[in-house]
Amino acid sequence: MKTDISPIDSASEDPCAKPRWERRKGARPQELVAAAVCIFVEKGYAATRLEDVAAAAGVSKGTVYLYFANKQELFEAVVRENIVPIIDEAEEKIQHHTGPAVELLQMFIGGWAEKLDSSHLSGISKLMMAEASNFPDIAAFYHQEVISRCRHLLWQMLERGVASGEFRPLNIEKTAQLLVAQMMFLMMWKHSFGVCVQQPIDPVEYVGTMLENTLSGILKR
Amino acid sequence: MKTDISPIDSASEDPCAKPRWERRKGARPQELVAAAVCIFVEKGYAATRLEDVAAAAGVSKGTVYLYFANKQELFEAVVRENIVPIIDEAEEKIQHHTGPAVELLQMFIGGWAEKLDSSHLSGISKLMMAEASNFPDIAAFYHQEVISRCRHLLWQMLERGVASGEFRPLNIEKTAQLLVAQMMFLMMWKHSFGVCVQQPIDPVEYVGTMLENTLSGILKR
Amino acid sequence: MKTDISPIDSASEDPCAKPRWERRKGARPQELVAAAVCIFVEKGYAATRLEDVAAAAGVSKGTVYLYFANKQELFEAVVRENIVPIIDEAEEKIQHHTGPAVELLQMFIGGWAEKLDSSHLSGISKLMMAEASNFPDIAAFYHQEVISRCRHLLWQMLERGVASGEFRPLNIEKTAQLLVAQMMFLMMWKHSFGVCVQQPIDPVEYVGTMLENTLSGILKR
Amino acid sequence: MKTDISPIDSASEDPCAKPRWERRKGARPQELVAAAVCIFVEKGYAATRLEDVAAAAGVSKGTVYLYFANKQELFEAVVRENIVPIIDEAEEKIQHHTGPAVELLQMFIGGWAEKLDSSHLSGISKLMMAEASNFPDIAAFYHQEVISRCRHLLWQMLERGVASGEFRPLNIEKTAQLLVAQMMFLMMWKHSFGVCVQQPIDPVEYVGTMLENTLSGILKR
DNA sequence: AATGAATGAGAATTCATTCAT
DNA sequence: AATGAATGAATTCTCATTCAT
Repeated sequence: MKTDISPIDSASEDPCAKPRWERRKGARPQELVAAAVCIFVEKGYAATRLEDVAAAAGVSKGTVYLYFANKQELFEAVVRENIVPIIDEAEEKIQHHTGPAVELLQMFIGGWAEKLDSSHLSGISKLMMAEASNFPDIAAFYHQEVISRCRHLLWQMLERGVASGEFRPLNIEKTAQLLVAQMMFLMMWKHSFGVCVQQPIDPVEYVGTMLENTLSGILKR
Repeated sequence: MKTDISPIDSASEDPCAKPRWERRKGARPQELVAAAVCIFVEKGYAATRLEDVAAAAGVSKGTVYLYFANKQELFEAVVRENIVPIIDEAEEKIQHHTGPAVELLQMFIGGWAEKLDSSHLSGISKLMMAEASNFPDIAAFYHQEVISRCRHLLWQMLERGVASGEFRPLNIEKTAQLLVAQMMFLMMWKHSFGVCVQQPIDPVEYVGTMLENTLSGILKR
Repeated sequence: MKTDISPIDSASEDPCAKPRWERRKGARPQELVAAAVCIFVEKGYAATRLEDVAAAAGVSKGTVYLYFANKQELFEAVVRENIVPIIDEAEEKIQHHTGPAVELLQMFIGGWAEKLDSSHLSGISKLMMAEASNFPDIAAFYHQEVISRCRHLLWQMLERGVASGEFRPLNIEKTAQLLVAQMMFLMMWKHSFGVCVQQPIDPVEYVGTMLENTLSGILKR
Repeated sequence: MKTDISPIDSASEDPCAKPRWERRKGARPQELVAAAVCIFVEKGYAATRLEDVAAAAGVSKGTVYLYFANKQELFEAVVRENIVPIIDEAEEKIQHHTGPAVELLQMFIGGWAEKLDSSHLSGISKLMMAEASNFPDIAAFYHQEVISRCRHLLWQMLERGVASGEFRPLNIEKTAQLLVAQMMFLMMWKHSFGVCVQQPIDPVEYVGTMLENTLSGILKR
């Protein structure tokens, strides 16, 4: 499922750096998607020029339309190939996890923090929060494919902790919401004022505090 | 928001005799700013067409430029006349408040939640988070006029609580950050997915939980 | 005929300097014309904003239209009140001059050179050469009121010299044309590259050479 | 000047099948520049609308921007491709000329007169004199690429004549200036009042007189 | 499959002119 | 007489999308 050129995988430095990929016949769409991630993250949805995406992928403008009917479909491909697999993987992990829920939560959120540091994928979340209201179709798609599934994941973890007696009885919905709020804020800041003013937030540290606080509130003593 | 006065909309018997517009003089700038708030909040900065602002204010395109040199200045006026005074007022209140810090915090955040419910001003915060990186000049302006002052406000309140012994020793910076994160998320959601999908968050309830959680973490027992 | 505020008269420094005139009831049109000269000379016809003219005259935009139906009429007034009187005066002088034609020519051209130095009126000639083809109505007006009369003047002087035996038999038309060419060039340069690059031409010196050359070619030995 | 090729103008039976445009590839820039010469000469710099240039080249607005970043670059291309080569050629000729300087001067100025008659390129000189002060950047470019080189050319020819003893000792600078003045006037008149009033100057005749006069003043007897 | 030339609707901004006061 | 608020047509430049090659 995961493509071999996707910009998340592994510890390669900057997927937006110039000529990453040689031209390989069948790989075109993936190359385009990879390039699109970079530009979408950098500029946002509306401000992304397909010409820039094409240039970043080393192809011409027209080629984009060979594989994607329009901007929206390109963006949806970006989401499908970059965000959705992460969620798939997480669902998988939760399914097979047998240890304590705390561990799951820590793993889940900790892993997310690290990914935040190393990839710019969080920019897609930011983009969606920023432009959902201007592009309702895309918003609906994203909500269905990403947001509701994430919510479900988080709920599962919390429920499991309550069921196992690790957590005290909780308002699952609200607790999840507060967690999401804090995670979202980090992603948004990174791609908004974080790039303008001189006050980046260290994600690992931020998430540490966040987990600590949250757990101290929900763990049974 | 739309004024009932201009342009005069007809029904006079002689269509040649009716004035094409009415002179609104001193009122215009405010009317324009008021209209601008609506459109900026609805569309965001980049997607706002000054012509729409003009239409919303009941004037023609050119009139906007009579009062504001360009889009950016109009936006800055929006911030100055709508956001800055709220902060001024809050600073004032903090200065004169003598009771416990908890009260202050509750008042501050509670008041903000109510304002969120009743006005669309939170859309400006959302807009800035959404577009700061594409408009660094505006971001710098907003950071200076709003963000850094808000941060200062929050710090003051927390410090005061620690000093008075109400709160246990805190990492002020991180605590403030978590609070801001949760507040920001609410504002962003309201103006992004909140308008698309059927899951608005009730601000008062949300803030209730947030305060409860936070206080339970920082209050001395 | 000559108004007391016209910017040519006398050795006052800069008629474009800010507040030269007090508001005097009847003087409005002249004040406007005087201000207009400055702006027209500085920007040209098309690029002159009536708002700037109004501002330079210390009145509001609407006031201009109280006295002049539109830009064109204002410009025609500028010509009529600033250029035409100079020609009237020159015609007068020629009529009453009884000495040698050389003297007349020297006086005429020498006086013009001095005026060039001290006033910016030459800018009007430049403007007309620059924009005649875009504003044929104005061109026709100017040609009739200024150009043909100037030509006539020059012809008269040359004819008189030939008649008196001072000059050798000449092709009057061509000789006049060459003189005009050289005079025009000086005026044009002053208001085009003369203001951009660092190579102003000294008018008095330039005219000296020009006269010398021309006379050496047309004077009988 | 208008190409007979694109856009293809119809008469095919199926209106949906006809191509909206024809791909002109490498030819476009030249076509655009050629069209631009016409419009710039006709209207001047400021009054030229790029849309008109596009129409004259048989393309749409946007196409112009495919090849030229903006008006100024288009204009610079016009100068570079139309004026500069003429100067290059003249420099070349002067370099290789071995006969008398008078011959050179006659050839140079005579050739220029003929070109004036047959092309409208003189309109560019006129345009620059007309609008230099409003567009200092362009003026600087033109001064560097054209004016200073022309001056140099003229100086060389005159110096050579003095050195060879054909001309009497001259003030090179002033002599050149008077020549330029007369040449410029011809170009300006052609494109200003020349197109409005019924008094075109015959360039060949004009230049004949000019050369005659000038030479009679500078040739040794 | 790929190209990249071409399109054209659209947005910000300017300014001569009009007109309510 | 004077004001200056208001208009709206006009102009530059952009970019998603189409299509000839």
